[in-house]
Amino acid sequence: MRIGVLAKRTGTSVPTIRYYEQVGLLRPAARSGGQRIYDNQDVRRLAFVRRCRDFDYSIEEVRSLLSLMHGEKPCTEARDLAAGHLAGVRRKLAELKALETAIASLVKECDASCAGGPASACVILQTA
Amino acid sequence: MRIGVLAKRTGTSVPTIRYYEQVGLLRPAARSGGQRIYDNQDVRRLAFVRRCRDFDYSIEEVRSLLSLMHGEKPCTEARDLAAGHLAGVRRKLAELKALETAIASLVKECDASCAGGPASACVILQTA
DNA sequence: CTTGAACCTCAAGCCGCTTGAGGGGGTATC
DNA sequence: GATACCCCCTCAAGCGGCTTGAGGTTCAAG
Repeated sequence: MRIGVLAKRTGTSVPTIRYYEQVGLLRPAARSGGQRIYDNQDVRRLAFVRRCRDFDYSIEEVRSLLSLMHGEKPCTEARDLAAGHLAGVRRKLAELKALETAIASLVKECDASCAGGPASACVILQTA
Repeated sequence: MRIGVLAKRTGTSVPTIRYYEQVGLLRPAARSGGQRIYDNQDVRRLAFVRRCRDFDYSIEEVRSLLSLMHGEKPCTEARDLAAGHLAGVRRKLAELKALETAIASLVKECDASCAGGPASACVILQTA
């Protein structure tokens, strides 16, 4: 398949795919008349990269995960990497929950007092 | 107080404070002999900005929230802004929970099978 | 054989900072 | 009042992770 198809299948923009190749997250694609050609393995690899990026892993970290997945490094390293991320994810999770609560109250308060006046309810964020 | 003190009190770097002034999130500070001088109101304003940024509001959105707080726009606008963010936050929350589960299993699996072999357990992330 | 979409490369731009160079202000000590 | 020291100043460039744009090529359909 060509790059546009890969883009659609993975929900990635075409320039982003080229960028990923450039920074080494995707292997240099096979070419046909200058155009990049991809297969299902590429779809899976890119999907993995996408998920990692959605989860805010940096490019560098994704590279590291990829090499771990391909068994190029000892298992303990994978464990450490994962454990580190787990801690980070839990921290972020806690923050997000607090944020959700705060915003939900804000919305409610706005709903209650939206007489068109100024939005003093926003003050809620100050104590979130 | 001078900029270094403000920085410490709000957990912000000094250059970031100057940057916020530059992009209009903080009003141009009073000066004494060329040096910026801040008061408690500035501390509160900056703390608010910091919290918004921690929650991934863009500079533009923070500007908007600040003007809402100062009553320069109708309340409904605050509500819409907040409601939009609430949706986003909930989406991210769901994803993060899934990720937490996935990584936790990964760590466990590594602990169980860490004989120094390759980290095939990372495959877990592929189906997170 | 032409049209038009999809592709190519390369360069520059964007956001939200951080880092660095080169210099001024304030105060405590000699 | 000279020295030392730290904090402050401005301006410019750099960075991560893309997106956007200019200008040209390839391919499939009519």
